[in-house]
Formats: sequence, C-alpha cells, structure tokens
Amino acid sequence: MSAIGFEHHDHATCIATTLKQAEDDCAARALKFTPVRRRSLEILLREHRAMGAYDLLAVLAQDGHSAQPPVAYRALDFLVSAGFAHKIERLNAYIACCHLGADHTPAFLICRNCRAVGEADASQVEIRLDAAAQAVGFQIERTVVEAEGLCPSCQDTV
Amino acid sequence: MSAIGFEHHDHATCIATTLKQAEDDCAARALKFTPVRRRSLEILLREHRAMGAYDLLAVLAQDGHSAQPPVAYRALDFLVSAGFAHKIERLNAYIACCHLGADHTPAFLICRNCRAVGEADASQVEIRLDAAAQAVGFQIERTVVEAEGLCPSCQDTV
DNA sequence: GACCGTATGTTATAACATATCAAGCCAAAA
DNA sequence: TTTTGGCTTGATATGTTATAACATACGGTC
Repeated sequence: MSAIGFEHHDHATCIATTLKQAEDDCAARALKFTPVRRRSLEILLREHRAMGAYDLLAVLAQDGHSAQPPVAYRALDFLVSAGFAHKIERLNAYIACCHLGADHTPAFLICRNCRAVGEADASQVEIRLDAAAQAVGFQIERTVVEAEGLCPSCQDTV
Repeated sequence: MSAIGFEHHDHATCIATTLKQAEDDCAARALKFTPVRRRSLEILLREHRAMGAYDLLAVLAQDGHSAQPPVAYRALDFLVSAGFAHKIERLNAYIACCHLGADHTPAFLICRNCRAVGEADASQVEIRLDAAAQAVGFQIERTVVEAEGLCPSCQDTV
C-alpha cells in the first residue's frame, strides 16, 4: 500500500500488530507504555484519521480516565516522541504512525475537503533541504512535509 | 542571500521595495491594498520574524486601528492569499514573504531555540511528492515544508 | 522506611482562530 | 442620480488548541 488513509485494509490486524510492535519497542528502549499511552495509541489507530487532542480526550473520558487537557497532550507527546504518532501541523491534529519502526521523515497528504490524511510512501518522497540549510549554517533536526489538496473521493464532489 | 533571517541585509530598502512591489502587484491584479493591509505587511516586514496574529494585533492597536482579532486575521488572510506573507504552521505564526513575485513553494528553517525563521533559497530546495501522490490519486494543491533545528547563533548557546 | 525520578491528577489560563451581524464604502448598473 | 451589490471594516461573542503551575501517586533503589 502506498498511502494509508485513502485505501482499504485489514484494520483489526493493523491495530493489533502496531500495538504489539509499540509494546515491544517500548520494552526494548525502556520506555513506559502505560495504560493511558497505550489506550491513546489504540484510539488513534482505531480512528485512523487525524484527531485533535480534545477529540482524543473525549474518548479517554468515556473510559473513565481523567479528562483534563494535559492528560491528552502528555500522551500525545509521548507517542510522538517515541515515533508512534505524528502531529499534523496543518490541522493541529495527531495521527498514528503507520510505518512504525521505519525511521522516516514522513510526508502527509491532507484533503482540504474531508480532512482525511494519508502518509505518503517514504520511498517515493524526496526532500532535499541540506544544501539550503548548509548555505546559511542552519542545522536541521526534523522536517515537516505536508501537502494539501484533494483526495480521490473529494475530487469529483467539490 | 540564501536565506533571510539569519543574515544581515539592508532592511530599510528591503521594506520599501517590497511594499512598493506589493502595491504594484495589487494594482495589476485589482486587489485592494487597503490601509490595514498595507500597514500589516509593513509591520511584518519591519519585524522580519514570525509574528503571531495577536502580536500583529498589538502593533495595529498602537496605530489606533481596531484591535479585535478578526482585524488581524483578515489582514493576514489577505496577505497570505495574495502571496505577500506565509503562515508558519509549526509556530501558528506569520512572516512576510521575502521573494515576493517569485512563484515558489517556500521552505522554512525554524530555530527551535530562538524561533527565528529563514526562508530557504528555493533554487536549493527540492521536494518531490508527485509520484507518491499520483500513486494514490491525490491531487496536490499546496505543499508546506518546514524544517526545525538550530540556527547558527543558537548552535553554540544550547 | 527514606529517597528519587517519572508519570499522573487538577485547576487555571494563555494563545490561536472563527462565527455572526451590523455598518460603511465604492463602483457599476439601472 | 439613485440604486444595487460586493467587498471591507467594526464589534461582540465564542470556539478551539495548548501550556503553566502545583500537588499527588507510583515504582525502583539504597
């Protein structure tokens, strides 16, 4: 699959495998995959779309977790820094990573109509900023690439 | 100059020329370069860094303009859609375009320490997403590229 | 048990953004 | 000239996203 978000796939398996991977990964790196964190990742995986922190919070609240904003933001920060989720800056929203384990600079395709988000196949994405950065002595640590446009299903309807 | 923001330049001239260019451009395209809009661009140019909408608003207020949020957001929307300014998604902030007139997909270098922002030289930036987008039938309209890291002056201090 | 570091709970507030409706301006049509 | 219609502005209120600040709980180690 080239991008998730615009195509169908076996969702239940996808959730289970990714959770397992995250669990193993945390064990290996001595990170604490606590209940809130695990549950947050599960929710992101289940929704399989970009969710606002407050969307996540609402679902967590239904589980009986504390429903204050920092709870969601902390969980999201953990997931992002562990590489299990990404923040979509354009939407101020978060999405589970679907290439977990692969060390990648993700590139997202964001539909401006339905807000669906796909993670572009890293092998087909090329980003070259080194020369420009080097020219001014800037030291790049992380790069955000987000393309906005229309997803297949919205191209006809708009 | 390869990137503005990390290097010195003749600022007064830079402001004057850009304002003039914007003015001409508006005349040519039948856009209304009203006082608030002009003043907003001038402020962004003068500051020469990413400003939040409320930062802009505070300066506008000193001029005696109405100081309600919509005033700033409207002006910023105009400037962005006219191509005179860019939004830095990572910072939820806005910056004057320094390559006005050139049709470009800007790429920004954002210092995570001092929040200085440089616009990378377009000629040295290469972004290829077409293949990935085409593979899933996504139609790209606009691409956001923002690199986060350390600017020259912050590399020693942090 | 005492200590320490990390994670969580809780309250409050900062920061960013938009909806809505009324009023003004200007230019083109009648 | 008056009218009409579109765009710009003014003003109020509200919605949305994010963090500061402080207190408490939990788990491991000495």
